[in-house]
Amino acid sequence: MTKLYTSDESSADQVYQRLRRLLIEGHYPPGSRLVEERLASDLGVSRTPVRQALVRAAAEGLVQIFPNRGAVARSFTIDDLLEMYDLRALLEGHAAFLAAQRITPDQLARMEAAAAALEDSLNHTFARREDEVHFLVEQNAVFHQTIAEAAGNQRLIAMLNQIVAVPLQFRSFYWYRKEERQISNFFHRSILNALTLGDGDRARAMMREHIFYGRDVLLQSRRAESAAVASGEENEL
Amino acid sequence: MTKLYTSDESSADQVYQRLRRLLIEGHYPPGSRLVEERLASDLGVSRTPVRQALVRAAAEGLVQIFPNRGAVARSFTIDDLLEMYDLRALLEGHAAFLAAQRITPDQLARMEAAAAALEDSLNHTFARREDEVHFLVEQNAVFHQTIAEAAGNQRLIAMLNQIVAVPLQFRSFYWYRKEERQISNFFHRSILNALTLGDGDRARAMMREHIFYGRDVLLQSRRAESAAVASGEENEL
DNA sequence: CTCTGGTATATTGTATACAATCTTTCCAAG
DNA sequence: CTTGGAAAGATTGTATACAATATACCAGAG
Repeated sequence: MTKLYTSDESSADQVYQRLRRLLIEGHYPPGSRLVEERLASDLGVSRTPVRQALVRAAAEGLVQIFPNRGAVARSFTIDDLLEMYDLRALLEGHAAFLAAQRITPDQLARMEAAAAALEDSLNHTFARREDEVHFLVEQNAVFHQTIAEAAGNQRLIAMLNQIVAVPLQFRSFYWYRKEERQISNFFHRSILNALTLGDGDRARAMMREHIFYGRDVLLQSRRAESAAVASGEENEL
Repeated sequence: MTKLYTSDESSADQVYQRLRRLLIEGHYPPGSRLVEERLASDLGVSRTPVRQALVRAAAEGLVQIFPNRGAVARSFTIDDLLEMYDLRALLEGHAAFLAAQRITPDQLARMEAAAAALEDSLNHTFARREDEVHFLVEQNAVFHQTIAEAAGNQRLIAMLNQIVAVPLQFRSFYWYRKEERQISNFFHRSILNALTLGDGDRARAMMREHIFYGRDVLLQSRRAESAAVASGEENEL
C-alpha cells in the first residue's frame, strides 16, 4: 500500500510509529497524561522528536493537546465510537463499491487467503489468547486494507487509516465469541463474492452491514461490562 | 463550530494557522520548497515552532515532508483533484443526509442568508475582483460548514476541513462565469429546500450533484488553461 | 474549617547549538 | 567533453538550555 501523507519514511518517524503503537496497544491508557520528558526517556530520545510525534498524533486524533498543559491519550465516549463507525461504514462501503470495478486477481487472492485464515483459526488453539487476538486483527487488517488499496484512492486510504487507528483494546471485543466470528466470516465471504462478480452495490451493502454488526457487538459487550462494574460509571470507554 | 482535533487553541498554534493560510492563499506556490529557516524568519519565530507546524500541515496533506530533504508545498495532479472531489461528494452528501434530520431553525436561517448573499452578489460590483472572490468563498464556506455542523459528527467535520483545505487558487475558478454561479445558486436552493422538508435523500443527491458540478467546472477551466499554455505541459495543477 | 494568596515545583514552549545528511561545485582523470 | 568523486555549502534532525505557564502545596485570615 503506497503511503501518501506519511510525512517521513524513516528515522524520527520511528518515534511516531512507536508512540502510535504504544497508544493503540493500550500502554498509556486513554485519559492518561503524556508528559514529554517521560515519553522521551521511555523511547530513549530527547523531547524534540517526541513533541513532533505528539503533534502528529494529535492531528490524527490519537491524543489531545491542551495548550501549556500537555498531551493526553485520547479517551473515547460511546458517542465518539458511534461517530467513527458511522464514518467507517460510509468510507469502507464506498471503498468496496469502487473496488468492485478495479480489483485485481492478485488482490482477490490475498483477500481470499485472509478470509480462509480467519475461518481456519476457529478450529485452532493458540498458545496465548493474546497471540490469537493478534493474529485475528492482523488477518482482518489484510482483508480490509486490500479493499482500500483496490479502491485506488489515496486520500481514502489515508482517511481509513486514521479512523481505524482506535485503541485495539476496544476492537478485541469483536473476537470474543465463536458465533460472532462466524458471522463476521460470513460477511467476508459475501463481500468477496460481490467483488468477484464486480457487483459494487452489493459489495457496499455487505460491507456496511459488516461494519455495523461489528459496532453492535462492541457496544453490547461494552454495555455488559459497564453494567458489571456496577453503577457510578462514566460514559467513557 | 466546535474544534475537536485542533491540537492547540492559541499561541504557537498561530504559526500553524498562518502557515496554512499562506499555503492556501498561494504564497509558497505548489511544488516550492519550504525551507525552515526562511519560514522562521518570514514568521518571526525560530525553527522549532515552524517544524511543528510543518509536521501538522503534512498530516493534513498540505505539504509533503521528505526525510532529510525538507518540506514542499503539496502540488496536485488532476487525479488528486478527482480523488478529493469524489470524497467530498461522499462526505458532504452524507453530511447533508444527516443534517436533514437534525438541523435547527437557526442553522437554516444562517444558510438562507448565505445563499441570499451569493445571489445578490450577482448584481453587485466589487472594487477589486479579489474582494469579490473572497466574499464568495466566504459565504460559500458558511453554507457548507453549517451543514457539516448540523450533521453533528465531529469527526466528519474534521475530515471535511481537511479535504476542503485545497489551495484557493483552484477553487476560484468556480466563480468565473455568471452562468455557473447561477447554477450553483440553484443547487443551494435545492439543498436548502430538501433540508427544510427534512428530506435527507434529496439533500444528499443535490449536494452530490452540486459538488460534481463544481468539479467539472474546475476541470474544464483547468483544461482550457493548460491548452492555452500550449504543449509540453505537465499534468500538474 | 474553608477560602485566599503566594511561593515552590513540575511541565510546556521556544530558541539555539551542534551533529547528520543532502546538494552543489569544482577539478582531475579518462 | 564527459564522468567520478571529494570538498564546501546548505539544510535538516536532535539535544539542550532557558523562559513562560500551569499546578500543588502551605500559611494565614476570616
